[in-house]
Amino acid sequence: MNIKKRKKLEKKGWKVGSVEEFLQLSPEEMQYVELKISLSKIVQEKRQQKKLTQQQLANLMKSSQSRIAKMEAGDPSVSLDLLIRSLLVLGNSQKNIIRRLV
Amino acid sequence: MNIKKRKKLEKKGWKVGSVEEFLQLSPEEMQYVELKISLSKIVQEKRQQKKLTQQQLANLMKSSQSRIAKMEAGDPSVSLDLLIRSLLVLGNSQKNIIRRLV
DNA sequence: TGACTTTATGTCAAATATGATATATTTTTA
DNA sequence: TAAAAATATATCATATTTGACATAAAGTCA
Repeated sequence: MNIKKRKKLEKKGWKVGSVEEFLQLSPEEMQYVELKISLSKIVQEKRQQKKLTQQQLANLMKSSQSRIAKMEAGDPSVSLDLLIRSLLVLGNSQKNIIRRLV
Repeated sequence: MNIKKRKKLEKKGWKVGSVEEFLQLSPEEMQYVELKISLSKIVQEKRQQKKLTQQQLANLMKSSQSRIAKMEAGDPSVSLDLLIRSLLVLGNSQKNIIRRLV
C-alpha cells in the first residue's frame, strides 16, 4: 500500500489528482484516495447546508474541530470510518449508503 | 462511543440486531454498526461471485486470510476502510460508491 | 481598524486496526 | 470415510487513527 508515498508528497506540498502515473498507485488505491477526497467534500457541503460550524459538528460526533477541518481538507490521516460517521451524523441514512454500494 | 459495549456482548455470544434499546446505542451508532455488517455480507457475496477464496482475496489486497474471515463475519475490529478497500478490489467503482452516498 | 468567530495546521499520547502467525473448525472432494 | 482445502478464531507487535490541545491564519462585522 503505497499511499504513504502520496502522504509524504502531499505533506511536501504536492497537489494530488493528476499525478496518477507519476506516483505508482494501483487503480484501487487511486479510487480509495479519490473516494476519500470526494467524501470530504460532501461532508463539507452537508455541514454547511445545515449551517453548522466545524466545532458544532465535532460536538455532535464527539470529535474535535481540528479533525473536522482536516477531514474537509482531505487530509490523508482521516479514515473512511470518520468520514462516513460524519455523513451518518449529518443525516445520511445507512440504507442510502448501502443501496449504492451493492 | 459505546460500541465497545456491543463488542463485549458480541464476544460473549450475544446476537446483535434487535437489542437496540437494550444497548444504549445512538441511532448513528446503530447505523454505523449495521452499515459495517451489511458491507461485510456484500464483500462475501462479491468474493464468492468471483470464485475467490479468502486467501486469494487477501493476496489481492495484501491483507491476510484471517482478516478477510473476520471481515465477512462482521467482526467489530474490522474498519470501514478495510471493507471498502475490499469492495474496490472486488470491482466496485469509486463512482458507484459515491453516487449512493450523496 | 480591531475584536471576534471560524477554520486551518501541527503535535502527541492513547486507542484502535493492522498483517502475521498459529491453530482449530468446517466444508469439499476423492 | 479420510485427506485436503477453505474458513474461523485467537493472539500479538507494529502501524495508523484518534481526540485533545495549542496556535496560526482567515474571515466577519462593529
